[in-house]
Parts: sequence; C-alpha cells; structure tokens
Amino acid sequence: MTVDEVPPTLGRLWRLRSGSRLGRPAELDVERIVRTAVDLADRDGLSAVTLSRVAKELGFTTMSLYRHVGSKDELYVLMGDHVLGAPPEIHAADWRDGLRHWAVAHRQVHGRHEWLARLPVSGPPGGPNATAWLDVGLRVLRDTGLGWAAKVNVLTVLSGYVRSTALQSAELAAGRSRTGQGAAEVAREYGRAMARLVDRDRFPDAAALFASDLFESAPTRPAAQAEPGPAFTFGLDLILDGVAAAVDAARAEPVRTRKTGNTRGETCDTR
Amino acid sequence: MTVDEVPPTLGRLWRLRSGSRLGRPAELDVERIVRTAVDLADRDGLSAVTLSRVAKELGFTTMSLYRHVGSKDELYVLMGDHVLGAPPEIHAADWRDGLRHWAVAHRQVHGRHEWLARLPVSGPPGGPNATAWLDVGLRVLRDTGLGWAAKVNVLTVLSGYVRSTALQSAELAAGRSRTGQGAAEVAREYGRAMARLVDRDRFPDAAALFASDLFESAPTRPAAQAEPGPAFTFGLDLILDGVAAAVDAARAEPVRTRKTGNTRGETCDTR
DNA sequence: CCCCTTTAGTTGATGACATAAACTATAAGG
DNA sequence: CCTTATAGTTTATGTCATCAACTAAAGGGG
Repeated sequence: MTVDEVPPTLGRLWRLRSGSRLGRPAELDVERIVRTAVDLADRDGLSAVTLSRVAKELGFTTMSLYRHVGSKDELYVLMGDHVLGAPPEIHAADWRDGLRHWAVAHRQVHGRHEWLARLPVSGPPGGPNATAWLDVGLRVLRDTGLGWAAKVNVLTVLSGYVRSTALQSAELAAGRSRTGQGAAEVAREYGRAMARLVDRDRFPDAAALFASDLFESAPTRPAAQAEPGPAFTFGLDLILDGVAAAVDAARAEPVRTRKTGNTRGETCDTR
Repeated sequence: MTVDEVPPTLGRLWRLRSGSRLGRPAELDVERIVRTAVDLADRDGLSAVTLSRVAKELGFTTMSLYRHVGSKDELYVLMGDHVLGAPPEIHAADWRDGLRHWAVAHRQVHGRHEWLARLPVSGPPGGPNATAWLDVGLRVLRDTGLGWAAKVNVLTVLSGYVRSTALQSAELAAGRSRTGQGAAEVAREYGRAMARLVDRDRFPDAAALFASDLFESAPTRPAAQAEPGPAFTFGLDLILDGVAAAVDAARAEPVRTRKTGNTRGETCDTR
C-alpha cells in the first residue's frame, strides 16, 4: 500500500514513506516531533505542547513542523497513537483474564501519561498502535461466539471505562498539584464543600452520601502506580460480569446474538 | 449557607447571591452569560464559544464577563451543569429499569448538545444539576444493598459509558459535516481505508474485522434522536448485567461487599 | 558542469484569543 | 454631596495557529 491511496493524515500516522528521494533531504521527521511533543506533555502538561515550544526544543522554527505534521490536531492524534505503544502480549487462560489484562495495561498507559485522556478526540482510531491494541483485544474475544459488532462494542465499553477513570484520577492529581495538598486532602475538601452545599430536603440521597465518611478517609495513590486501585477493579469486574452474560447469551443462541449485537459501524473506538 | 464559606467558583455554580445590595446594580448575570454560551455552542460548536463572541452576542464588552464568570474554564463548567438540567423523575419497578432510564436520559442530554462530551473536564462534579442527577441515581440504587462507594462507582461506570459513546457519535457527526457525506459513507470510507492499511499478518484479527461487512452497511441515525441506537443499548445492557452481579453479591454477603466496594473517594464523577 | 525541479526549512505577517491593569460609571447610604 | 462599593469599559500584552512568500540544498537531465 503506497502513500497516495490514503489521506495524508493516515499516511503520517502509519509512517508511510514518500518514495521519491528528490530534493533536499529532511533533517526533521514525524517521529522526532512526536517524541518531543510527548516529552513536553509528560513534563509540563498538555497545554505546554505548543508548536513553537516543540520547535524550539528541537532547534527549528515553528513553521518547519508543518512540513511534517499538517496541523496541531494531527499532532495530538500522532501523540495519542505514539504513547499507546505496542499492546501487551496476552497469554490468558480465558477471555476474562485476557480482557482484564488488556484493560489494566491500557489503564497503565494512561497512568504514565496523564494528559492522554484529555487529548481532544478526533475521529475513529486509526493508528498502527491503536490497531495493534484492537487486534489483541479481538484475539482475546475470538472464541467467545460474539459477532464483530459485539466484540467491538465490548472493547469500546472497556476502553471508555479506562479512559473515564483515567480522566478522573488525572483530575484529582491536578487538584493535588494545584493546591499543593495530598490526594486525601483534596477529596476531603471536596466532600466537605459538597456537604455544606447539598440540601437534605432537595437531595436526600446525595446529602446522605456527602454526610458519609466516604470522602473523609481517602487513599493516597500515585497515578502512575502499576497496580490498579480498588475502584478501578470494582468497575472492571462489573463490566466483565456483563461481558460474561453477553458471552453466555451468544453461546446459547448464536444466531440471535449476531443480530442483537450487530450495530453496524456506529461504534469502534478502542482507545 | 452563605457565599464566603465556599470557593467562588462553587458559589457561582450554585448561584449563591452576594448579600450586599451596594454599588451599581448588575445588568448582566451568570445565567444570561451561560445561556448565551450554550446557544453559541449548540449553533456553531464548542470552538465558537469565546469570551468575545459571548460578550458581543449580549451587547457587552469582553471584559465585562469577568465580573461574573472568573475564567473561560469556569464558563465551561457552568455550561456543563446548565445543560444537564433537571434529571428525569424515575418511577421504575426495579433498579435495573431505573438505571436504564437514568442512562438513556443522560444520553439524550448529550444528543441535544454534541459539544458536551468534548467539554474539557475539570474537577469532580459539583453543580446543582450534577448533584440532582447524582441524587436520583443514588435513589434508584438505594435498596440494592451496595455500599456508598459501590453506588458511586456504578454511576461512574454508567456515565463514563454514556460520555464515551456520545463522544463517538459526535465524532461521526463531525466527520459527516466536514466531508458533506452521510454517516454511512463516513463509516464505509473509514472501513475501507483501514482495510487497505491493516496487514493480515501483523494484525490478523483486526484485518478480519475490517474485511467484514461491519462498516459497509452502516446506519443513518441523527445524533439527537430520542431512541438510543442498538450499539448503545447493547453496551448499556452489558453494564447492567454487571451491576446485577454486583447487587447479587452484595445481597448474598452484605458485609464483605461493603468492604470490596469501598474505594474511598477515588471515584465520584457522575457526569 | 550548469540549471531546473523538488523538497526542506525560514521569515514575516495576521487575526484570534485569554487575561491583566487602570479607568469610568452608577448606585446606596451617611 | 460625598464616600464607598460594585459594574462595565478601555487599552494593552503575550501567546497561539496558521498563511504566503521566501531562501536553501539536494539530484537529475542537458
């Protein structure tokens, strides 16, 4: 497959080389730009990723980057696929352990790059690394009897869950560094402010929640931690129980399930 | 509860009036600003929401807005809580129907405001409407036997799912309007481009997916539709099956579950 | 060996944006 | 009337993405 059979953005995502060796040779390339942008985001947050800053870091002018990345949004996409990296090799006895492994690894990627979940979403996933993750996810589900749409939906639910939990802990971490407090203090402050605001009559159940000790004794857990926290595990197992139900239904009634699970392209984000 | 017992941002979210009636009376207020910003976002997308444009729409100068909203990010937060609106009243026989109702209503909010899922996330939810949604969600779960943390986690999983599916269909809609094609064409183009890119040897399962007809015959569905699509329903039921398992476990072993589900403040986003 | 084409990187400019500081305007109350 | 507190305006600053026109450096054909 050559460069021109595909939109230029996809071409750069997949690092398709333009065949010609004419003209001045490039000193810069997509890879270096993306790596620099990622370093910058890791160090100073996503808002520090600016074309001028990336260029300065590399010792080039801002505009030189446009020879390689097209636009800032495209750079975001490239960064997202880059940090995904190669998916884990999954040797699991059953789909359930396999999916758990997949989701935890995905969660760890977010832990290493807090900005990942904040990345402006753009289009369905199309990079080589996203595809690789999709591929191993599908392999785990291969013998479940689920149809294509159902498989994709399962991975979508899982990655959406990973993304949203990552977003929340990134948020907590941001609050922590903004106020200089620990995570426990941030959670406590939040709970107390809400307890003051939430009226017992208007919001009886929410008031009960904020009156509980849930936010008083909060955990202290660094975001990049290898082990997922209990909250993450709880939600993950919850989803996996749901998948189990779908798999059982598929195995009981394979034809019907194919129909039920067929959602025809609406959903295919596996980030 | 008075204004000064709480950070100013929360005060504006909850529309706490400053008691003093001194000085020049305000012509502008938070409500009008937020409404205008929301209209702008509905009409021209989130990127059209700019302090100058909002001000112009209202017939004031840009800087006047800062008397009422603090910052652009705060405006985003205010917009988010505003469009959430009052949660539905849920009269459901059991928690399962109740949660389904809750999630579908949440999904419909996103359908009415495609930019909602793109809103930069900032901090745990704290607005009156977010609290109201949290409240009815908790009420639905009241008699499940789940602990506070588990209840919050369930709502987190659900709303994360709603958010991520909303993000995807917004993305699809964006691609549709960008290229002027229908949703079906966009999906088809995507599937074909990926089929060309994805190598059968490197990515056997992904290649099989893109070789399938999943993306060829795609649905045409407007985003703001009242009825959720089959993909949404599939994932929702999957999650609800998972919740059912958690509820069964909680009822079987109430004490143990309290411990398992206790995640102490890590997770409380119900947007 | 020179020039032409092609590709890479640079210069300078533009318009939009968020936000800060200092200003003017307008109310109530003493 | 004058003080004080609050609302809205003016003016300015620095940052940003991106455009258009430029210079620079390679290789190939004459």
